[in-house]
Amino acid sequence: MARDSAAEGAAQPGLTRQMLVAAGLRVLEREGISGLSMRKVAAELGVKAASLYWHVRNKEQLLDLLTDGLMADAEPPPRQGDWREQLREYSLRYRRHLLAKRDSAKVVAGRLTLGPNLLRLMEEQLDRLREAGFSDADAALANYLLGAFVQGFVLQEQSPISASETEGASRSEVARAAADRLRGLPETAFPNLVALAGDLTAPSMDDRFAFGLERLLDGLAALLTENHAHPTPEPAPLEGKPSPHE
Amino acid sequence: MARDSAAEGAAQPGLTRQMLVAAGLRVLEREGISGLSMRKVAAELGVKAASLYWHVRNKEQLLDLLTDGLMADAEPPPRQGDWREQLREYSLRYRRHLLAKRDSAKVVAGRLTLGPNLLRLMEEQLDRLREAGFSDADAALANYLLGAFVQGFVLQEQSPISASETEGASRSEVARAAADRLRGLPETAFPNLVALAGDLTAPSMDDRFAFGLERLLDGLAALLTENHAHPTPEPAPLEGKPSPHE
DNA sequence: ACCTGAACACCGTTCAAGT
DNA sequence: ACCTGAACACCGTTCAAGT
Repeated sequence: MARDSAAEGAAQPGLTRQMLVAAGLRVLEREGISGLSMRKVAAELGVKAASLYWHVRNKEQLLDLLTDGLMADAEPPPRQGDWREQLREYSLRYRRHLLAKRDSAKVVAGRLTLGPNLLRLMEEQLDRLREAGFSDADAALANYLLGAFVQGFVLQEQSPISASETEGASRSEVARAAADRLRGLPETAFPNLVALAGDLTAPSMDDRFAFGLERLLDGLAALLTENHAHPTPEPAPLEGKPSPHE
Repeated sequence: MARDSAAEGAAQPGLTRQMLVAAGLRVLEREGISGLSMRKVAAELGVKAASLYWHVRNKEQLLDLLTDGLMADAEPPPRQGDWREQLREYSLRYRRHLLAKRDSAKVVAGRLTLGPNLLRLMEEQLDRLREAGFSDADAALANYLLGAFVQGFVLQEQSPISASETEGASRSEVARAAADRLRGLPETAFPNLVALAGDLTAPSMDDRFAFGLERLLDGLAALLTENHAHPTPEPAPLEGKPSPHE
């Protein structure tokens, strides 16, 4: 159940959540996500694995804490420039931030934690979005969208192209091999893959990210201009109605 | 090393890769990704874990095979409608397809396999994109972007909101709790989070997906119209130059 | 050529017991 | 209040040995 406030004047615990998080981040950086075990985190603290369970319910909860810890030194959107530049810069920096921390996306992905560090970033981003003229609802949706985009993208980026053939092989070697593979496909069945073999494999991850980001920003910009112009078939936020898949 | 062609007239192997994949998919559906172990897959086939290693190098390779197996019955983009409708419909269906298979996104995410089933889908999607008038380079980038978007999104969607508080609690209860949490923040430090507490927590995943998808499609549409109008600061695909982070 | 037994080096988690 | 020893029920992978 893990106390939050050490109410009584208890002897200082020797271990704190903050120490678990710091140790967890060190293990993650050193050994990657596959090496991030409760036992190793405990060892990092000079303690036995069972001890961690006094401070944390289970490994999932530790991962939640690590998720917010990974955001600790992420920079919020800048203040100079128009909203496009602000959001572009923020997204690029956020991506670099995640890329710099080993396997960070694997920890963060699919984990919506709302820890203090994430809240700080959200607050700033929402500020820029509203300043830009987005409605409250659009600002909220855009905030989610941008976060999901960057996290999802880095997740792909931090994983080996195809785990089964990760043995050696540089970035460009893998791309060359993929291109050859596509070019060698039966042309009658896969005319487009054969024709675009080069285009599909040439772009760097930087290129792909930049492309996606500019498309997203263009899409958001369209919200500001056409406002109520042509009717995009966007589903109204159906009230209580249960969603189809549940 | 796992043979591909059973060259000699060897006695039929009893086990085949296809059987591994089918068994793996059954285990995944029944027990989720945390229950997907080599031992359980083996048991599903009435065999011992060590036997699998004759047919497959390791678990990673089996996951690669499962990734393509998950695409087996995914539907390609439809032919009716304009390109926007085609891509919208395809993305919506692809999302539903992944959502319908337990933990599929956790298997698929960060795994670019280029198996036969994925190739089939790519071929069709590239066809629609080129038909719509996108350049080869843009079609290739858009193809990657849409795939990454849907996969990344479903990954968030298939994970519990916050793993540490997954005990019971329905969709709407979690949303309510999050809203209350945001509303309760210190207003001077987090004015936007407090003001948008409702907007941030109200949208369903359907809403969020639709929003992101329409923004992406708008962004792609802009590529077709303005073509060379105003200069978006898109980095030229720098030739051999090493990327900053490596 | 294909499968198994047995082992190695790990896991997350629980819980009685210590201090 | 906090930490440990010891155990339980698992993992992925290897490899000599069987057929």
